[in-house]
Amino acid sequence: MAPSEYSTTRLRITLRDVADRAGVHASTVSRALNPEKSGMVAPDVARRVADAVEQLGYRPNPIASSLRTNRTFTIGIVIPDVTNPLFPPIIRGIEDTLAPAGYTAIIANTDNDPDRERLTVEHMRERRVDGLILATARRKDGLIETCQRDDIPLVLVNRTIDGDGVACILSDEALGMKLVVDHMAALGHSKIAYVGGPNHLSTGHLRTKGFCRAMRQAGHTPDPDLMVLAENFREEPGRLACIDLIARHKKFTALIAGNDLLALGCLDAFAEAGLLCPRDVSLSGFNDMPFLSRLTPPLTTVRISHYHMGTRAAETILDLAKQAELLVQHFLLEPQLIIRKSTAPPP
Amino acid sequence: MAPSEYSTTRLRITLRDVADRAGVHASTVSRALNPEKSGMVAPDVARRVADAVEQLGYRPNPIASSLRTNRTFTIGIVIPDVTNPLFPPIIRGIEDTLAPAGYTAIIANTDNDPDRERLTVEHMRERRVDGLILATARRKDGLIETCQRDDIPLVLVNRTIDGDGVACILSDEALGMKLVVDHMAALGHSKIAYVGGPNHLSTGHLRTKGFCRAMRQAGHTPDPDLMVLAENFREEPGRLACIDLIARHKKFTALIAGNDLLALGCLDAFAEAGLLCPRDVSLSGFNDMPFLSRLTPPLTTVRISHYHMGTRAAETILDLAKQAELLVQHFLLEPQLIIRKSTAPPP
DNA sequence: AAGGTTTTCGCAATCGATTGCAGAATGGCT
DNA sequence: AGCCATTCTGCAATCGATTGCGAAAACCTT
Repeated sequence: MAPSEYSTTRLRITLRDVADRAGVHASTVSRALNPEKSGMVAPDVARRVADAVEQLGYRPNPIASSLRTNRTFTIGIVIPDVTNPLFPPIIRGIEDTLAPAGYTAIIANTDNDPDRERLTVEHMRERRVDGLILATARRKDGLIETCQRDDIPLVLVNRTIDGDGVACILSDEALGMKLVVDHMAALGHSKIAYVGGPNHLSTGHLRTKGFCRAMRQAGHTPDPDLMVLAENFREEPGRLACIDLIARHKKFTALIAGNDLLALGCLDAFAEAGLLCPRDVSLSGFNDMPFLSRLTPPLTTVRISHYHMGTRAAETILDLAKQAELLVQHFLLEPQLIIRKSTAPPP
Repeated sequence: MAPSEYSTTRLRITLRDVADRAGVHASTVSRALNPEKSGMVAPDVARRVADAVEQLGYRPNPIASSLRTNRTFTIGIVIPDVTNPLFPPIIRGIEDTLAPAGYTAIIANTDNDPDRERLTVEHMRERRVDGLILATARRKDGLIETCQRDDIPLVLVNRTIDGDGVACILSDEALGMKLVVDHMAALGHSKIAYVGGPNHLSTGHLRTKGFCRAMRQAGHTPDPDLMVLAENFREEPGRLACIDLIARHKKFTALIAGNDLLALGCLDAFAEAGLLCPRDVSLSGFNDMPFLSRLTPPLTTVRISHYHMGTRAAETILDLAKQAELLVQHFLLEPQLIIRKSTAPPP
C-alpha cells in the first residue's frame, strides 16, 4: 500500500527508538522531553533528542506515562443530563479551558440518581481521573464527603453542599432573586407568588431563601400561601405546582419561578386557567436558557453565565490537581436580569 | 452492602495482593478474572480468587491493563459544538449505550474548524481510543480518509462523506424532505421556496437534493429563483438567506428550511418584511429541536430521533471495536413529520 | 502399567515511560 | 596539581496487569 511514512500507527515509535536515534539512553530522552527536568540535560543533547523526535514523529504514550506517574491528565465531569440546556454551556466552558492545558474531560450523566452518581464516580476514580467536577451535589451528599476524605481534587459547579469545605462555582442566587423581586416590585407588584425548586438542592434552597429575603427587603412579607415548591426543576412539576397555587384562590399578580422550565410549566397552567401573561399575571424565570426570547411572551429571566461557570470550574480543578493543598475557593458569579415581555405592571 | 469506610483505599490493592491472599500467582488471578480465560483455572481456585477479591475490595487498574493490551475501553466523540441542541441527545444516546458495555466516552468540540478536528482526532488517537464517532464529517474529508487508512474503528453520525466506505448512522433526509414537501403540497402550496444549508455538508446536500426530487414527484418543478443556500445551519445566515429570497420579489406561499435554526432566522426575516406566518407564508423546519412547540407559531418540522442515532452509533462502534473486519454498515433512521401551526393553506 | 493427553498453574518477559541512585565528566578552587 | 562540587548521563527498578511458554499434576488410553 501507500508508504504512509508518516502514518501514525504502522509501528509505534517509542521513547527507546528516539533514544537510539539520538544516541542516548531512554531516560535522557524522557528528561529532555519533560520541561521540568530539561535543565538536567545538556543543550546539545537536548537538541539531538528534539531532532530525533522530529524525524521519527515520536508521540509519547500517555498510558505508559500514567501508569508510572499516576496522573492521567483527565478530569471527570458528572452532570444530571446533557440534554438539560443548562449543562452544555458549562461543559463547553470546561472543555475550552481543559483542552489547552492538555487535559481531557470524561462526562457522565446520572439523571439525579444517587446510585448512578456513586457508580460513575467510582468508575472515574478507577480510571484515575486527576479531578472531579460535579454538577450533581445535593445539600447533604455522602458521596462528596467520601471524595473529600480521600483527597480527590473536587469542584462543585452550579450546585453546592451545606457547609463550605469544598471548592464551588456558583451563581449568586440571592442576588439573582433580589433582581427579580425588585423588578417586580418596581413594576408595582406586591402580591408576588413563588414556584420554586426542591429544597434539597442548593439552587432551590438558596433561591427560595433569596426570594423571601428580597421580599422583606422590598417591604413585603412573603406569603406562605403564595409559595409552592415543585418536585424538581422541570416543566411538568412546574405546571402542577402552579395549578396547586391557582387552586388556592389567593390573589397574586406576579409569579416568580425558580427556573425557566418551571416557568414554562407555569405558562401552561396559566393557559389552562385562562390567565394571560403578562396581562393578568407577570412571570419570570431563571437561568436564561436558549430561545426564551422567542417564546410568547418572551420570558423575563435571570441570566447566568454558565459558560463562565465552566471555565472557572476548570481553572479551579486544574489548580487543585497541580497543587494539592490550596485553600478552598468559593466563586460567586454575578447574575444579570434580562427583562423581556413577560413582566408588566399589575392589571 | 458494606459501608465504604474500607473501600476507599489509602493504598491501592493490586493483583499481586489478591494473589498473595489467595495463595496463587498473579497470572492465575488475572486469568481467573478474565471471563474469556476463566476456563483455564480450576473451579476451587477461581473461588478462592473471587473471595480474595471480595475481601480486599480489589479493583483492577485499567491503565496498567491498557498498557499491556493496547485497549482502553474508551471511545472518542467529535462534534462541532455541544451547545447546538442537536448534539446533546446524540451524546446521551451514545453514553447510555457505551456505559453498560464498560466503555467511557471522551468528547471534544471543534466548532467546525478542520484544524481543530485534525488536532482532536490526533489527540484522541494518542490517547489510544478504541474507536471514534465523528459528527463532523464534510462530504470530502481528508481526516476521515486518514483514519480509514489507519484502520481506526470509525462511525459517522448525522453527517457522512461522499462514497460509502465508512459506517454511518443517518436520518433519511430524502424521506424527511418528501414528508415536508408533500405536506405543503397537500395544503395547496405550489410556489414553495427553500432555504437550505451549505452544500459541502451531507445534510445540506441531501436535503436540497431531496427537496428538488420531492418537488418533482409532487408535480412541481423546483424553481432556482426560490432556492437559496445559507452559509451555515444557524439563525443569522438563515435570516440573511431569507432576506435575499424576499428581495427577489418572486412570489412564494411556503418556505421549507433546511433545519430549525434556519427556520428561526427566516421567521425573523418575515417579521422584518411584515410577513405573518402562517397567514402570509407557511414555514417548516427540520430536526425538531426542543421547545419548538412553544414558539409563535409552533413550528412544523421533521423529527429525527437523535437519541436513537446515538445509541445506534455506539452499538456500531462497539461491534467494530470488538471485531475489526465487519462489513460496513449504513443506517438510515426514519424521520417523522411533526405538524404544528406554522403551516396552513395558502392565502 | 506405561505412555500420551489434557488441565492447571507459575515463571518471567512485556507494554512504554519515569526516576532514585550512582558513576563519569566537567569545572572551580586553593 | 590536587581535591571537591557540579553537571550530566546511564542503569535498573518500577508502575500493574497480561500472556507465551514450559512444567507439574491429573486424567485417559490400551
